[in-house]
Amino acid sequence: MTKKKNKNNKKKHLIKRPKKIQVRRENKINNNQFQDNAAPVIVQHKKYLPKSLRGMEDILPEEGKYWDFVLQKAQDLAEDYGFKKIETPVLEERVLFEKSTGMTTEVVEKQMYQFTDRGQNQVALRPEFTPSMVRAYIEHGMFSLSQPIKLFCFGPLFRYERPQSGRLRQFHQINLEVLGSDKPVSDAQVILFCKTFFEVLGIKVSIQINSLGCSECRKVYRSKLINYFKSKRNRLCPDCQKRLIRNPLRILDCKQEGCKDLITDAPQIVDSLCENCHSHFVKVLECLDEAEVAYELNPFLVRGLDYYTRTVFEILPIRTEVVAIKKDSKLEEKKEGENKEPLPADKQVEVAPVIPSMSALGGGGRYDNLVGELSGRETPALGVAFGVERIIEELKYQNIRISKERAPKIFLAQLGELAMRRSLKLLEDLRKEGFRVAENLAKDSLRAQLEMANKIGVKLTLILGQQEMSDKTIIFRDMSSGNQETIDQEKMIKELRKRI
RNA sequence: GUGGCUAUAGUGUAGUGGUAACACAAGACUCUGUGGAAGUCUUAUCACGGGUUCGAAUCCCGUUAGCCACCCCA
Repeated sequence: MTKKKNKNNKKKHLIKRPKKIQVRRENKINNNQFQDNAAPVIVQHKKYLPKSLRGMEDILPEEGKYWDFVLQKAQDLAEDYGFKKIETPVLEERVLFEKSTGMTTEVVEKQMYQFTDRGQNQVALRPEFTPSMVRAYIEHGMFSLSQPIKLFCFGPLFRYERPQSGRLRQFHQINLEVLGSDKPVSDAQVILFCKTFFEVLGIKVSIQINSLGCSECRKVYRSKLINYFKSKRNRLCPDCQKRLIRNPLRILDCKQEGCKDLITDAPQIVDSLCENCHSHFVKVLECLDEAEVAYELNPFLVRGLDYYTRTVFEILPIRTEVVAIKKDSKLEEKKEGENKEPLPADKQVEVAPVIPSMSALGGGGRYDNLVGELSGRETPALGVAFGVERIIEELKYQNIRISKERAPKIFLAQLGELAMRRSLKLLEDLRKEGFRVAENLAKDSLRAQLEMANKIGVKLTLILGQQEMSDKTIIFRDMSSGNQETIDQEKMIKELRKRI
């Protein structure tokens, strides 16, 4: 196990446990004792230790800069591309997802957080964005606005899965939808957005594309596929044997070696596309070529949600990995994927991702029937979603530098009751003048405050003490030279402008 | 949902049967108006529960959590 992993592991145990106690399970036992026994059992009070739920993480200040970075880039870019921001509730009617995401999908069947609320309504925490977007589109009559409607949103989603890296129970996506256009150019524009987005972030990615066709071509392809696999059924893994009946397209996604061999020679959906779908797909690709978007055709790309039609795509990170260097056992370990620490540049060799649809950073596609099925009004549409946690993980993995936050260059140190109180107002004045000033008003000792100023790395420390309060002056201390000057408070702003 | 590995101060680690060590971080003090130096102290009954043993961080079982693979997906 790598250092990195251990680190994560331990972060979960940040909580310092008080002596001789703990764990909620014990609380439960105690409760039961009270219920079951007539005579009250006197138990030592077990202290409750707060803990986040499994698969749900806090975004600590240290992480915050990555989030700001990713979200800001996404929002700026989405606005450039003409997407309007929308926010919808986290909670929706359960049927919405059953009818859109699909009853038979794993997401709805097994992973949805669902419950009956106090008003006896069947509700669910959204496991994905598209249904909510479509619901909002229908509910607010957006079809009567000028089409297409381009929506952008960001927020938490919930799926009850077993957590793993890049897989949380509460996770976040950035989501874009284009509703009301069947034009291939819309597909191309969304994919172009993906390309640009990752370019702006600095992440190297591969864009994989396929077409699933409309329901008609899919029917044809489905039977072709079933025919092909039927005779080879015994060579399929048990999961795929089940898929053969329920959802044969998903076999194409299988990673079992035996199945993979069979998949290579399986019929490809491109060959089964009807004329319309085929020409649509070709036009999408032509648009992409025109826009100089590099993509890879992946005939075996199938997406997990029921509503997809025609164009589907996924964004996979291109990671740099070591090509085996036998003598070095450490490197060999890394090759086995045990260690994901980045390696020195001279030892890296670029390798395209071997397994598609693993750890996709984003994915999406067209869903031409969904709006119609929910509203009765045929409305072609498409969308894309990006996993924010995965993007951040990739930023770290690819060692991408995040532009620094606006670090304060000034520290205000105060000494004594009077100065401390005055500082509150002084900081406010400085802020209004556009200066970001660090402080620690809670500390009394000047030494401690200077120590902190030093640690933060400010250029200048302002010192306000009893003496200065009565003289209406303030001390400017240059942190690198240690030189000090006493300045009239009235001239302070002017002097600061000169020096910062 | 299935399988495997792991769990020691805030962080990173040492400690493989004889009651916890080191580094860094943080806080306090030496020093109640001057930082980048030094020193001292503080911060862990070794995830939780049980078992084996004279004795458990160490061995065994269970639980929980994390990681990895499957599954699923962003």
